[in-house]
Amino acid sequence: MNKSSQAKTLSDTQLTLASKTFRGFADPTRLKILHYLMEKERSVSELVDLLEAPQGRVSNHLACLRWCNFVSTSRRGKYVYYQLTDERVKDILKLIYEFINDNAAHIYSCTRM
Amino acid sequence: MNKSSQAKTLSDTQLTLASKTFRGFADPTRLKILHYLMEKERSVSELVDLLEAPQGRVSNHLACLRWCNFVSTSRRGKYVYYQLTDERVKDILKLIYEFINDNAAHIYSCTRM
DNA sequence: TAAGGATATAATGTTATGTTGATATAATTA
DNA sequence: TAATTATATCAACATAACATTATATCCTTA
Repeated sequence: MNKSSQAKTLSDTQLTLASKTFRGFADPTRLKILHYLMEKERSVSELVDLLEAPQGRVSNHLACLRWCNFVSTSRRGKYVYYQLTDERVKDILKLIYEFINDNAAHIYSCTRM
Repeated sequence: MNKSSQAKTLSDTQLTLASKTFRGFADPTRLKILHYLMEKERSVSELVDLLEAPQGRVSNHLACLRWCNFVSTSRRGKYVYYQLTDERVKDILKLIYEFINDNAAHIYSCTRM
C-alpha cells in the first residue's frame, strides 16, 4: 500500500509549525535573550541593559518568543519578568551549541540563502 | 570581577553560527528533505520525485543543507546521493517535533516576525 | 567525441523578517 | 490626578530569504 521509498509522512501543519519554531530561534537578538533567561528570569529593562539594544526591539523579539511559547511572563509591580517556559528550549539550545562547536568552519562559510 | 547578573557570555561568532544553523532548519522544503534522509540516503532525483518540487529548488536547498553540514554527498555513477552527516541533526529534529506537539496551538497563532 | 540525463548554479522578482523611531498603554508614585 | 517609569505596539523602511526560470557543468554511454 505504501511506496517502499516513502517515509512516514509529515503533515503540512507539522512542517509549518516546525519551520516557524526554528525561525523563532533563528535570530541573534532572540538567542541572546534566551541565553540570559537560561540563567534566571529577567525583566524587560534588565534585558535592555544586558543586550544594549533599543527597548522597542527587545520587546518585539520578546513578543516573538512568547508566540513560540519559548517564554512566559509574570508581572510584579511595574516590572514584567520573562522566564523560559519549556525545559526543551534549553535542550535544543544545548544541542545546537554542541553542533556548532564541531561544525563552525563549515557553517561560517555559508552565504547563499 | 563579573557583574553578578551576567551569564557566561556568548561570543558574536557563536551567535552568528547558531542563528545560521537554526535558519538552516527553518524552511519546509528543507525539513521535508531532512525527513526523507532520516530514513535512508537519497539521490537528488529521488528527492525531486518525493517532494514534487522543481529540481532547481531542491538543489538550492540541498546546497544550503550542505553549507550547514547537515548532509553530505557521495556520487555513484551519474547520481549524487545525500545522507545525514551528523546524528545530532536527528536529535534536534526529534526534540522540535516533540515540542510542537505540545505547543501547536500557540505557535500556529504566530503571525508577526 | 557527441548526445542526453543528472545535478548545480545564478539572476531576477517577490515576500518575509528585522530595525528604527514614534506613539500607546499600564502601573507607580508624587 | 498628574507625572513618571516600564513595557508594548505599530508604521515605514531596509534587508535577507525564497521561488522561479534559465543556463552551466559533470558524468555516462552511444
